[in-house]
Amino acid sequence: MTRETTSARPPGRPRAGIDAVVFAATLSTVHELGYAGATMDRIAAAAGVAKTTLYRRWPSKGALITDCLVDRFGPLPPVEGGRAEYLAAAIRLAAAKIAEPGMGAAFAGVFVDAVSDAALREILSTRLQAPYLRTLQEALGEPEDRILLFVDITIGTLLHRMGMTGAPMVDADVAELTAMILRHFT
Amino acid sequence: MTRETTSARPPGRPRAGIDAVVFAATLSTVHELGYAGATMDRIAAAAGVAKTTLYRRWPSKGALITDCLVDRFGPLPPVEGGRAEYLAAAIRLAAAKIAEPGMGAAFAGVFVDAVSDAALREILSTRLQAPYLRTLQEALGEPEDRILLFVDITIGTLLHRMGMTGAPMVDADVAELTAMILRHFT
DNA sequence: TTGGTATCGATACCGATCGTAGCGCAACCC
DNA sequence: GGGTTGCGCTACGATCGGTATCGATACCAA
Repeated sequence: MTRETTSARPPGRPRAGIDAVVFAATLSTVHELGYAGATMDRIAAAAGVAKTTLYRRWPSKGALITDCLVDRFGPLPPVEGGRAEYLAAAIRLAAAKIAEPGMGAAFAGVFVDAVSDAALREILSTRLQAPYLRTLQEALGEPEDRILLFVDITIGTLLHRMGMTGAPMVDADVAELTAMILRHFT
Repeated sequence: MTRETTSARPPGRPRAGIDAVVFAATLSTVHELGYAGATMDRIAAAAGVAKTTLYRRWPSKGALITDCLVDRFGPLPPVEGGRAEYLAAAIRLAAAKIAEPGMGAAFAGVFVDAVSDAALREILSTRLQAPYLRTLQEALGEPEDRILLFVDITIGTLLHRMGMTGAPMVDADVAELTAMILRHFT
């Protein structure tokens, strides 16, 4: 992430490797002040970076948050065991990531902004949703609409709990949610 | 709604009965321009009302949207048949209401605003969530945490679909969601 | 009719926020 | 050194939520 590829280095001053510190500052700011309270000025200050630098790399606040989510979610782990184990692992991973400080609020916020912002919806779709949908579809071998329903139920439930209570879902409820989904999708 | 109670009318010029037209203007504006695009100025213009009149009646944009949702959702229908029928009816009602123009975007928007706004969270909780939770708990006779999980799954899934695709969930998927929930909660 | 009260519409305004423009400087390559 | 590009900084435009103010209006009571 912080190193350029092996191809010829482009001319001019190279970009500083600030992605990691910016992502960390973004999540901690969202965690402390909520999605709306995490302004670009505050995120820049927390990262020790000029606001113009942020806008030089990300076209909008939503795009920054989305990249932050992509970086933090990381790739889905490889398939191990059967379909049931894979589904359970995916739900557990989603619950754990959304429970991390700032992740739930950031996810929900960018998600709602996308409802009324076509450009952001495009970014969110191509950078976050599409890769996971493709991976899930290949791993499970199910038609796309079934995968979409699975994602709606899993992510939707976890985010709704996060928004309602302000706290992530407890393990017992995650287990119950997992049991219900497994019984339906296997 | 437009008539005062039988008690003595308070002094001064009586309020005009504008709730219905304001609610309709709010939903149609949200439907056309999204939650963020539905500014108070535009809502007021669409309703043919001054912006100051809106703020004289609702303390904030979130409060207006919340009252709009409460008005549109209406009360849960009375219990008929067994628990399974009641659950299915509740899911069907939620899906139908969220599918109405502007309702999904309005719901999701106020929901996320509430995450970082304690005053709005209080309004949302007392005016929208609490009444439905109480009704469901009385009708189903289940502990509160189980009701909360049911609401998370139902509303969360429906809103997530709305946010992802911009369109409400199709009937086939609502039926599948209902089947899954019924198998787990009965 | 007169006075009191509260609402309405209109306008202007404040503060916060997203996002942009321009500038001087720094870092890299040739 | 020259060329190119990123960085920090300041300032700015535009928009929006929310407030203040003012004259006009609708109702009640005396």
